[in-house]
Amino acid sequence: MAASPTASPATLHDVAREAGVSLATASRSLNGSTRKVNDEYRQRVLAAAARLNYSPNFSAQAVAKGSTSTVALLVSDIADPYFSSIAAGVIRAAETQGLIVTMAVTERSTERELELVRALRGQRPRVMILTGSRSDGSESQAALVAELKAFAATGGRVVLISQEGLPFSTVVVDNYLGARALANSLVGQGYRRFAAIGGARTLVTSRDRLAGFADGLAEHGIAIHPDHIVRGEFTRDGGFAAATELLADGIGQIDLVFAVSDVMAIGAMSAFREAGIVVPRDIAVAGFDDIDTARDVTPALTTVHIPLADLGQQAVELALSDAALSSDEVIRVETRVVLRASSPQL
Amino acid sequence: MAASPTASPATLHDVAREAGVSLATASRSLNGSTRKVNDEYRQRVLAAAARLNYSPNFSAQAVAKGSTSTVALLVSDIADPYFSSIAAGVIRAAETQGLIVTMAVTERSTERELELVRALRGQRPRVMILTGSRSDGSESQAALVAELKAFAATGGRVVLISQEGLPFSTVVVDNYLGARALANSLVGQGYRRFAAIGGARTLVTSRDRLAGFADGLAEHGIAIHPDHIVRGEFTRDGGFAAATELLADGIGQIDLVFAVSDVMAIGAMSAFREAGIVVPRDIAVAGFDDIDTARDVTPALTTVHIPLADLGQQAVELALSDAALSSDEVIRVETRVVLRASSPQL
DNA sequence: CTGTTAGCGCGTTCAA
DNA sequence: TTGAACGCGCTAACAG
Repeated sequence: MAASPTASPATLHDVAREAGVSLATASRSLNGSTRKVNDEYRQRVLAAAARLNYSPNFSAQAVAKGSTSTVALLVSDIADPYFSSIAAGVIRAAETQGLIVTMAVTERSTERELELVRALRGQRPRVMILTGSRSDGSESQAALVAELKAFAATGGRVVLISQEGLPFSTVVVDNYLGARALANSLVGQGYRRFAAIGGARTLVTSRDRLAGFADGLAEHGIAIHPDHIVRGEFTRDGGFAAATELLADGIGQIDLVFAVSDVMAIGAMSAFREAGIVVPRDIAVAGFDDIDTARDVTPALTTVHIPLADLGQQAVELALSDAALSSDEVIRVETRVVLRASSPQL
Repeated sequence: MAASPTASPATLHDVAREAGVSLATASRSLNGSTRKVNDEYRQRVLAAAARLNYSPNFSAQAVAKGSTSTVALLVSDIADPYFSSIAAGVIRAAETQGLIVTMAVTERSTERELELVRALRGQRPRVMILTGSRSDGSESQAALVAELKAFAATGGRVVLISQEGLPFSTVVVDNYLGARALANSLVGQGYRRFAAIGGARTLVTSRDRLAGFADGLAEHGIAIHPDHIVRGEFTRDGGFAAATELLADGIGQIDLVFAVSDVMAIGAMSAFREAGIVVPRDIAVAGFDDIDTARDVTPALTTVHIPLADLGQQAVELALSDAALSSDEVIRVETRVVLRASSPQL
């Protein structure tokens, strides 16, 4: 057991020599597409490889073959359950295809996202998957599209998870329709006076959900007073802060507050609790996404279900399918309203 | 805009030609360590690279240099907030070092973990980080150590996050002490009759926490009746099921139930809620880990704080430091009892 | 400071 | 079926 502190890994060349065969034969035995190698040689090579603890060098394979087996995934924040659930789906799907997943975090910055895409291109991933809401009006947007186009032009597959609008294949969540359905259900539950907690105005996801919700209410002749729409970061703390703001204005005339994401809704619920406001007795709450913890908070959170892990899985499959070549394939996933204890029948 | 469907990416060679310089000069301008190239040439190269939308091929760089810039991270389940928080720390630390993170999921299977380590070696990552509790008694354990040793012998750095015991550098959480401190605090709160929800017997983390908790109680002459220790999977559903089991036996004589992880504790709380048991009025609950949602459930969960993101960050730093060469460096992170509303003073 | 050249580890054609 | 030789994109000596 006296290996030198830093020997180099055994190479295919070493294995070939150890097995007494040629480099080509070794290569064919270890990876070679079809069985075109004498079984005796084959065994010899396998044995030699095991003896030397050989592990193929993916980088070398990639240069030689001109293609890799990696999927690059960009998320806003991996600690956010929304993204980690999607990531789980991506990883699961990738692994069944023998693909390795590399991950990077944009921290919700479009500039950072651009940088990362640029950097990740160096990996020559087979697939690049971008999650997180698009925010328009950003100058980086055009540059991002250009960068992704350049990647796609050289054989890379790009898939976005969020909303359509960019010229790439996309797994789309119908935020508008989901929010509208939610509004309808809540009115059905007897709610009439609403407030809303949104994200930044430029965030398309936030906007779509707010619009859908408003339109759903409008069908019943209900409107949200502009003063009752507060905004915050698209995070738990953002929801907490927004709810606090809402409280400062007084919530006496509000039945239910709709937060555009579960994470924000849960932050809001904590703010209410700390202020001594009891949900749903004093005010009801609803969110969007149906993250795992939505059912574990008390009261359980009414929300719009999105099959998050499926989103990730479908993104991988879409990317690998030839449909992705068309560069504008769209998969639309269904949402579903989930009524829970945070918005009981009135 | 009529790029052929699948052109190949521009190579350094293309850039050099476009700029009218040699390959070496192009290489030096684009990456070359220090400024050893005439600024005019340099600009020409940069311009050419931009024009051709050049992106360096990491794989080729890796082959040429004999080293990569990737960190491989293995987690049990990325959708679990415990792991996703650690992953966030790993990614953050890696990115500041210009390293790319590749991630794989073991699904809590030791066999799968072994397979993945074997596969990931092909990446020749600079660092391999394994998180998740060790479970002893598994046959794969020895094979895993062998595989990791082989990796380390060829210059790879290995860091584990969990408990010591394996011959690699480790970021250790003092589960035993944390649980003992928790037990003491809870007795201080007035609790006397306890139940516990644990994971599989072979899971070291679960065992350590249970042991620490029991010893902490023992200091006060308190013991947990064996019938009041139930086990389940180390997941939310595992906690839910275990709590259900507990309920079936009757919890009339129990003040507080300690779950060995927050995720299980939260599952248990949901089970209680669905059974009409009110926490903490009917029974108090405590967990371990202090995941983000621990403060957002109602009542907020008493737990033992672990700086999860720091764990990941420190793992990367430990791996990169020369201390990791010694192969048995240990960083011990502090835990801290956090008393919340789920275990009020009696 | 620049260009030439020899590898890096591997896949794959092409003869044998 | 096997092996020799070339090339993948790039870095790092080495000479100029």
